[in-house]
Amino acid sequence: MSVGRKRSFDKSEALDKAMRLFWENGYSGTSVSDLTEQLGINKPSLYAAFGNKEQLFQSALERYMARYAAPLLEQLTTPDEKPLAQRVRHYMNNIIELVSDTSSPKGCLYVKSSCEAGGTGIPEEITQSLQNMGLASQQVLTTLFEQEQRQGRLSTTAEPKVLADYLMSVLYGISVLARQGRPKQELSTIVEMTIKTLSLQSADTA
Amino acid sequence: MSVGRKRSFDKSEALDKAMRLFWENGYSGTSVSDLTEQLGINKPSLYAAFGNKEQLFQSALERYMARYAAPLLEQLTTPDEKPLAQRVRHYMNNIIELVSDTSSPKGCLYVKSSCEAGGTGIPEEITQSLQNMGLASQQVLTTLFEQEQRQGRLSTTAEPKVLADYLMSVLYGISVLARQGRPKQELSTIVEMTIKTLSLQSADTA
DNA sequence: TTCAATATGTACCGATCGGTACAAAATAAC
DNA sequence: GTTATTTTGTACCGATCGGTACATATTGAA
Repeated sequence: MSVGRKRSFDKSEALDKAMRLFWENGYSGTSVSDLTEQLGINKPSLYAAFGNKEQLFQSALERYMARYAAPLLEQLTTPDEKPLAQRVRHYMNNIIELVSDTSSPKGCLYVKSSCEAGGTGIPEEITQSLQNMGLASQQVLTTLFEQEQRQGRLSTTAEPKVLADYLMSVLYGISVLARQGRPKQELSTIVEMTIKTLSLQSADTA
Repeated sequence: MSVGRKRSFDKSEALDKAMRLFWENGYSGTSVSDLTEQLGINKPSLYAAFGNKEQLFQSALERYMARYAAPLLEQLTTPDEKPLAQRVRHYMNNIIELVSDTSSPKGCLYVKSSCEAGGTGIPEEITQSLQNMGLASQQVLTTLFEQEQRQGRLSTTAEPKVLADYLMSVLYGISVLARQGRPKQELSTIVEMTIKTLSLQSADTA
């Protein structure tokens, strides 16, 4: 099949390292030289494998979402007999583990990139991707709350979209706090406060 | 008093413009050329007036906090007969106005900078300043809730520091959402959800 | 009016930016 | 083994980065 010299590095591992660099230093804060140095490859290899800096960032961002964000969302939305509040609590604590994991950069690459986006620092196309990712997450959460509501596990007066926005807001805030170095334990207390709000909306306590 | 040629530009106005540039494009995303161009001055004038890029950012950040963040916090902590929940609602809506004001960049410069900080993109000294600002705000909010608790306006079982962290988390999240372009109206619904949580902790509803 | 002090404009510094030309090295098909 | 194809390493591109030297212009004080 493939003709020509074989690639001397693992493309997947290289993408992981690139993701971590962007995660740590941001798009503007990460230079192509930083990338080639950390990835252990030279520029032509990087450009041949990943296009250019912008496309590499896109790939890294997509990998981040697919590897970290998506599985947690999927677990949350998988049908489960446990009470909604308990499942949301578990979801939020999973995110806390993610954003304060000591073996990866603090915070959330998506939140960090969203804050960096909007100006001239980040290409327009990346900003669009970030926007779409946010809308997709919001949609998934909204649908989840709608389903719970149909199943009578959530007060009919609750507004699923509002609940979704509220949950995302708290989670975004938590990732900012994690980036600032707040310990997991402190972030967990925020989750408990949030769950209290959610319980207010549950059918069995109404 | 002052000897020598007079400065041909308004230093305060120039600092405002610099603040807006950093607010829009971040520290790494804003070049000295961007600054001199937008401020309408040349490099030697900028360096003479503000030191260097890092010091200019520090000044811009301090101005931002003094002009926008501090007055809102001060209003919140000023003794008031109104219920705590109502005052916090007002505070949060003020912040929503700030982060989604159409005449200034979307979001919060402090949150944006906090996310950008931590890696090599932002100088260590700035990261330290951001850390201190966050701790100061947390302290002010914690003290507020402690006082309200002493005055019997907040349940004795509430933990002021947790409430402060929770409030900051929601506000940080709101500023991220605002940066993403969410309209004010959607952000306001998040405030109402938050106020519900807070009411749970109030003495008069317990 | 002279003079010290400060600000301005131009022109430049070495370093780094993102990106590429090009030749040598390695591979699979023939 | 030849050849077409792909990757690698080096060396380089013009542009921009943050920052400054230096001469000129402007000011208040003497």
